[in-house]
Amino acid sequence: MEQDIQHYIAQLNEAQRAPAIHKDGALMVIAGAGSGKTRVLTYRIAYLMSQGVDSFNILALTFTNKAAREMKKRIADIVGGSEAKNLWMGTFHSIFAKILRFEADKLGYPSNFTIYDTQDSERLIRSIIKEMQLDKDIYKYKQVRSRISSFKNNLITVRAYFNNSDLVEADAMAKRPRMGEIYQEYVERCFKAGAMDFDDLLLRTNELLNRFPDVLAKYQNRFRYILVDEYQDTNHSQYLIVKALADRFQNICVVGDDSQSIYAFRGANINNILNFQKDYENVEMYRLEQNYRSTRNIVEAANSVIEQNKTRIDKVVWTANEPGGQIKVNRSATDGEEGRFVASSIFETKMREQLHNGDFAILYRTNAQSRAMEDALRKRDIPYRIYGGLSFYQRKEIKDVLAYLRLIVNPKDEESLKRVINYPARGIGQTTIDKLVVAAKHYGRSMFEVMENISKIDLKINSGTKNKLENFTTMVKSFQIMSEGANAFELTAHVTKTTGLVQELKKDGTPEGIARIENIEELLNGIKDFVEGQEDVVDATGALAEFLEDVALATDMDNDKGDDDRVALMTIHLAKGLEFPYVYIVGMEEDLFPSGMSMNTRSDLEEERRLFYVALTRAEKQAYLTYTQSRYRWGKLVDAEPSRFIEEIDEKYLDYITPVDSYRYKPLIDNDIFGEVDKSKLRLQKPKTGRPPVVGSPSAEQIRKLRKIKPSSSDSPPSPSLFDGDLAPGTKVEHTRFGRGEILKVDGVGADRKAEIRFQVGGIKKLLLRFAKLKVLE
DNA sequence: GCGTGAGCGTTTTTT
DNA sequence: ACGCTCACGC
Repeated sequence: MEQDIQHYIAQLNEAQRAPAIHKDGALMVIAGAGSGKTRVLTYRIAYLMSQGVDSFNILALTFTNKAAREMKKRIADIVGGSEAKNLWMGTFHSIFAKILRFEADKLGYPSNFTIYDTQDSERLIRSIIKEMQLDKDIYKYKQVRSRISSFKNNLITVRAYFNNSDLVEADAMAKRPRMGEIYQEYVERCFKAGAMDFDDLLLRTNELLNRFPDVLAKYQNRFRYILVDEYQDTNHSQYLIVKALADRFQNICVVGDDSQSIYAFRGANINNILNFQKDYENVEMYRLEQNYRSTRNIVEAANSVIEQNKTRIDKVVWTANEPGGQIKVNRSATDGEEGRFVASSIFETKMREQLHNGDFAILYRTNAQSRAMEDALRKRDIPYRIYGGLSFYQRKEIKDVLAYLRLIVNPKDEESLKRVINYPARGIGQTTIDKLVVAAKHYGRSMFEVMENISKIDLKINSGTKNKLENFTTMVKSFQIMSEGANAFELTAHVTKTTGLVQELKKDGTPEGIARIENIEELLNGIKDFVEGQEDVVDATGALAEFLEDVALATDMDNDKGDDDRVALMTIHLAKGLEFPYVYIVGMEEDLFPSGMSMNTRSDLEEERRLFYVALTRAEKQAYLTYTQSRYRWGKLVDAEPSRFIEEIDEKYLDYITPVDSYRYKPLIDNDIFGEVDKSKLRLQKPKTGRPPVVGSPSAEQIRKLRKIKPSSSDSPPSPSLFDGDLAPGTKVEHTRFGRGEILKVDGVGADRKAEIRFQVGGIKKLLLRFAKLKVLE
């Protein structure tokens, strides 16, 4: 092995080699974009092992599980599979979730605790706000959740919160004097439900290490060598965990790039990397400044951008690569046209250069921007994959199944219980649930425990409902009994059948319903794979618990099999650490990128700039920047201005190209159903008397289809005959679009001239009509 | 007390 | 489009 490792180490350049073979002590590697930091980390771990360090004693914290998996595989190739097996490698969240499960009893948690995702937390907070009878417009649940999250990430416990008059006052000033109470109630409810949210996985680890010196000593001894990737994006809570664990041996290696710190909004503290030298003794600093990834043009353009930030560690990223082409800048009239430009450009480049779809990536600031890109790619028959957005495991039907499984593993899980107690509908309404919640609080027990004893306590629930509750409790208990014998796959299949979940979806019969059934089938396959992949055969509860943990902590990247050839669409945040030959950065507009929310303080803007730096440096060969003159935002067409970031790039690196599609007008409706439509083509139909008005739509066939879905009370079919006058003077036509849908609102003179039509790409999905008939004439 | 349908807000980034 | 809330009818 010694021989082998020397062979690998020889592949590194001098700057990379030094940190890779630095054995003991604290070291920090400031690694510029594309400078090969993953190789350094990989070879460093392999090197440590070759020097006799037991893999059991190495802890490597990565940014995604996928990165951990790939690195582990690479190390296994170098040092041999069995050696690498004991390596602790993964995200902060997944590594410490495992440790917390093992030590849970010390903190009063069950080892099968549930992990609440953001949505679970939001639901719980929403119900707490409701229970406390607070004004939901003042106590916005999303804001409350993010505030609680930031408390936790900064190790501000409930007690610490109440002791900190600055925080209490700040909330009082913001007209939210009861924030502390909400926080307290939230923490208690999570605890009673045997649940941890994402932030708890870090906060409770800190609690564990602080309160139990023996536990701390155990893990300090175990993790003699600690490596942290993407250190610039660690938050205070993570920082303290690392510091505690590394305290004894001080064999800590952090790798990062302050220029790529882009997670301040979730508590990442750039000072962790800026102050590293003060935190440990005799820190050895290494810089990786040679970029192997990108052309000289891209590297230098990116440098010219990042240089405008004041808060940064000085470094000069350079490359020996060829200059390459200039960055192409394209202007489009609308987001629809922007999509078409990108799709054609990808298509042409792919043909001309004989490339694969996987050589291209489209990066954007916000998930909502993916839609226009998708539409254009689909029309060009270019296969693509969207990363992030709503992931598979966040789909409603999947979360419903998972909620049943979570309840089997941990019946105290309140959010799961509330989710499925009446889905599919079984006559247990909100009022009953409220009573159960109150009772649970009163007895200091979980909701499920209250339900188990429903016959013994008087909750003023009528006997019919009591019966329904008992039936539900019995059903869940039968699942639990089954879980002790059966395997997880059989159990899940049984659950989806017995609960009537699948039947419920079959009943509705729409294409969406069928797609949902298919998703559930895919989930079943996933569980089957998981069970078969498990080496030690355990009971279903154990297997399920592990599966649920994987699911809760999986990132969208982790599910990428990477086996098919598709254009990648993702936010810039998700693109961190990735690289593509051709990169399109779309939506380069003021208020979008930089985001309007991030233009208040200089540090906000600097973070946006780092984000742009990350985006640019993803490109190996060619980068494109595109912007529009107007774009649909919040459903409305609004004017847009080019982003300041374009101007910040030295002009010599830019090539302003003519838009492929020149535009002639600003379309009122930028969709593909009717082509261009403008107000003058909209005509009102004369209202008929005595009958509820209906829509005269583009075709009678579509109306018929509609009526099949939802028959109207009138049995005479809608008349397709139309009134031949223009819209009445003063009529307002308002067009909005959301997701894949279109909404056209016509607001005429008086109450009988109002109409709302909803369109969906590919046809009319739903027509809502108030007081008039309306037709769109070709 | 529960189920249903119209009405409303929604979009910054994520483990 | 989607999910949540409120009002109404059984």
